[in-house]
Amino acid sequence: MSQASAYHHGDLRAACLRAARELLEEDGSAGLSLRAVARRAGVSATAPYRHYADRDALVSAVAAEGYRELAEQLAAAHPAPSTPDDLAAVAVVYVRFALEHPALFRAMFAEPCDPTSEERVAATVVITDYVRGIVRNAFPGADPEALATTVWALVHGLAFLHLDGKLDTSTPEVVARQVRAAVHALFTVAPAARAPGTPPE
Amino acid sequence: MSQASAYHHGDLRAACLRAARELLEEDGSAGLSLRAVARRAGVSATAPYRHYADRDALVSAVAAEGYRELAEQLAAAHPAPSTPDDLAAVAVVYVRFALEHPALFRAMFAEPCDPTSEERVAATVVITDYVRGIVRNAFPGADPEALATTVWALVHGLAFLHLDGKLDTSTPEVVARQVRAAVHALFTVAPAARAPGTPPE
DNA sequence: TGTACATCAGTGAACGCGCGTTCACTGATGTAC
DNA sequence: TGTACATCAGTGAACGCGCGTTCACTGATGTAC
Repeated sequence: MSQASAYHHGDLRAACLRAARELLEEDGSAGLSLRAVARRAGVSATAPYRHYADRDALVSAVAAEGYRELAEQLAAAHPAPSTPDDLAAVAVVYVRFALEHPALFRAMFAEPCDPTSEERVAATVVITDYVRGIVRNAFPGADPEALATTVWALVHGLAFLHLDGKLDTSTPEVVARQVRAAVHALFTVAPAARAPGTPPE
Repeated sequence: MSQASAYHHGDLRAACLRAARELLEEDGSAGLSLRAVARRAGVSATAPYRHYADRDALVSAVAAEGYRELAEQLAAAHPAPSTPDDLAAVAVVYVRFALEHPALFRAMFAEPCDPTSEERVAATVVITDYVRGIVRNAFPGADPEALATTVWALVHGLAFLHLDGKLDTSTPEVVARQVRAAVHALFTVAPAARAPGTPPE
């Protein structure tokens, strides 16, 4: 910020990121345009090109920031969840994040966008590692890889179904209850085809 | 088709739907524009307005068609799945559908679009009923509502994580194996906090 | 069976829009001497 | 400490684009008599 002036912005790179976030928060269905970001940052339409190669680069940067925030919030919810209740609490945070930042969440996941962006990939890894860690901690016996996928998919699916209006989202409490119920159902499944207590094959 | 002529198309409504589907299949990241659909149908840019109120109406019609197709394919995979294997097979079909028709699948779910479209809602209900039916059939004891949500979310999450490149999609076999593993994991969960064989609370 | 006319389903020009990106430019800053 | 100059980070005009939608229109069809 030290070298800020009427002409030179000082830290336009960060300002673009901030502007982009604001736009995403304001218009949940936004398509995030570079020009809109520049406008919001109070700068000419072409200025961002000094800091981002193109539109995709900006979107990827925003998405990466989103991953980092999500990872933080999950970790804050519970450092090392081990019981079904713990896991349900983390799931609630995940889904709440999606509902509170719908456009960001879509940018992070649903955007059909360059998947090779280093920053994006690195940020995704943080999430997967976190989930794997939880699973390893909570289910020492299970195959952590497979179960981590299951858990992530379940929670991710809950997030999207809520986000896309396929499940009731009238209040945060309703959502939380639904998520908790779904996660708990994961632990109380007793299929007709398998007698309770049969050890996993 | 009987009244087809150089001027009158005959069944432009259906032709638009077909054109839209083709465009979605060709460009997985498409944003489905009305003009492109008209172009593809070989008709002026404004002709579709005789059959669809606006762009959203067309997108909703396409999405509804997608729901119907998905429901058909699921039912075809297994009319009344009851074992974990059955359920896994249905899940594989769901995820495969998403990967084979990515743009359509996004239009069906990820499009931040008018959720009040009657056609859309009606088509969604078909899916939820199907899942509920499966669950009721496969797990007579469980709360069908909660467990249906769990199952749908799990499968839906698997679909999106594959679609968005967060899981390995190199071959259909790899995907199928991953999906089967995840579904089976659902049935072999033995949390540290609950001794195996303890009846569900 | 023939004609007048309403209705239906198209056309094509035009509107205003916002977009991503390029280009030559210029004002501000920092550095070497 | 002062000056020349390279470099950096902006500007603003311009490009070509495709979009959704409106409008007045016209060609084809179907119906009433």
